[in-house]
Amino acid sequence: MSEPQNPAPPQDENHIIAERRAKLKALREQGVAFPNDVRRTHHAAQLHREHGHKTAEELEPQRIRVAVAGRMMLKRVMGKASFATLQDMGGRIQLFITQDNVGDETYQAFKKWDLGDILSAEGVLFKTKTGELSVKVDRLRLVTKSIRPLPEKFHGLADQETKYRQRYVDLIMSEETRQTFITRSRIIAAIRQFMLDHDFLEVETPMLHPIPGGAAAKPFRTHHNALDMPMFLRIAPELFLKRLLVGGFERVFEINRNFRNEGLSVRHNPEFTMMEFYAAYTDYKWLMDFTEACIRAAAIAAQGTATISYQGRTVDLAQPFARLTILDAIRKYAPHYTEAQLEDADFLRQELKKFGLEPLPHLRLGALQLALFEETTESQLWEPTYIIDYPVEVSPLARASDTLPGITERFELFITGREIANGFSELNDPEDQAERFRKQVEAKEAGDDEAMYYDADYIRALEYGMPPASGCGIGIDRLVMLLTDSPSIRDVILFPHLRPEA
RNA sequence: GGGGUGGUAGCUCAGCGGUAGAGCAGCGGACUUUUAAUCCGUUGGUCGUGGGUUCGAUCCCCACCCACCCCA
Repeated sequence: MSEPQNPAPPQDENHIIAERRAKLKALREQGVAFPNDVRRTHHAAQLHREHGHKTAEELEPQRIRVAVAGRMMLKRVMGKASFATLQDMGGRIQLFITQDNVGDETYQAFKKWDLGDILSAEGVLFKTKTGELSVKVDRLRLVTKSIRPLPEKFHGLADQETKYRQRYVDLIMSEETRQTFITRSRIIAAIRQFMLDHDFLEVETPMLHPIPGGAAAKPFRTHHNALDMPMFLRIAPELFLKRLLVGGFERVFEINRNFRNEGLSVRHNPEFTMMEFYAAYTDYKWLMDFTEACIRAAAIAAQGTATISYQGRTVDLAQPFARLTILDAIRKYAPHYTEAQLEDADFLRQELKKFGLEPLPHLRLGALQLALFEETTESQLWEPTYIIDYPVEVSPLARASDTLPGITERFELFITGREIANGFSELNDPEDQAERFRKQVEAKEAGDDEAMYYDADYIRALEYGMPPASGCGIGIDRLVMLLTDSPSIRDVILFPHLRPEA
């Protein structure tokens, strides 16, 4: 296997970059070209918050002295006086720069500085005659020379590919992009706080697994050199988190990355963020109430309300989420199927072929019904809906129902037609779990490459006794998509996976 | 994997068989309260890549690459 090569030096040099490199060279000759002694007193947003409401007459006698720093996004030179707009993490502030106030030398230098350069400025707050809070600058420095030109100052980046590949530029140019990732941070903070408030312990479990487990998915393979053994990037943390229940940590959660070796789409990135959590002495009915409360809290953190808008349609997260069995959901959203057809495995196989699927021969009625649900119904579940009563054969880690044969105490949550969460009462019977693993191994041998491996240590852990519990995984990226009104998972992942640049 | 759309100057976009255009950015100049500042002048392109058709291709055809959207 070949090591990745260092990329060749950029080949996209042009006259603008050459011009700027020459300016940088001149800076180097004058002294420290990249100084790090800049200290600021205020952020832009802070200035607007604290002083934006004041009138020119109120500001002037106060002589409020500030030091700001940021990237120059706009520049308007009018002879011996200029305006420039600095952008920092929280917003923008206008500078008023005159030759009289900063001196001839600095002023002449400033006229050569470029959009995208990072500046620091000190001066006194005032309001322009159009009422914009600004800094009357008397000290001005070029802090970091920018060699590459920014995109067109008004339209910014339009090409989605460039926005994803050069997210740093997208973040400079797009307030909307910045806001999406600020909201993402708020959502995750709110979820973490919600969990901590409910006595959950945050933990971190391995990313490198000797046996991939906890989900039906294809893993990424890697290799541990010192141990000379294959390893897998985790597809789910589930089996490790439940080992912690055995260990006596009765409420645990982890917010972290999972890796699945699958295609890319608007809702799939090969690495994605999942929160999984487990609570002893609870069941899947408690879990549904808890999960929706958590999502509601996240929505309020993101949008201030649980009645949100997604792609022009409202989504009501405030009301209790609907709960339907798989069959109820098909009956409701694909009512042309008869009861007899839905109970007929041969019919379902034929029907699935119409959707271009080739159901594996070992699948039984419940799994076929689930496949039909996925084809006909899932995408229609716009309002939050729990689908319940998943068949045992596709739920190898879930507790079987005490009353319904072949059914587990499991749900999946759908919102805007997308799977957002998956949870169940946990299977804590070590002998049942061992039998389920054996069936998975059989399925794998029958050609199901997403079937699970037998995890002997996990069985050993269960044999010490795991308290009855329920647990759930929430797809954080998809939840962030929902709560930031983003159409693609790539819009909520800072550096989404793309094919290598040509 | 299939279908659709797109790839032209650093950026945003026109052009669509006859030697490649605008705005912004850049460069030179004017301008001491601008707001995507304005005004005058000006540099800059293997028109995604490789073939083909044609007297001539950014434009038509084929293949490929990359992206976005839809479907599987």
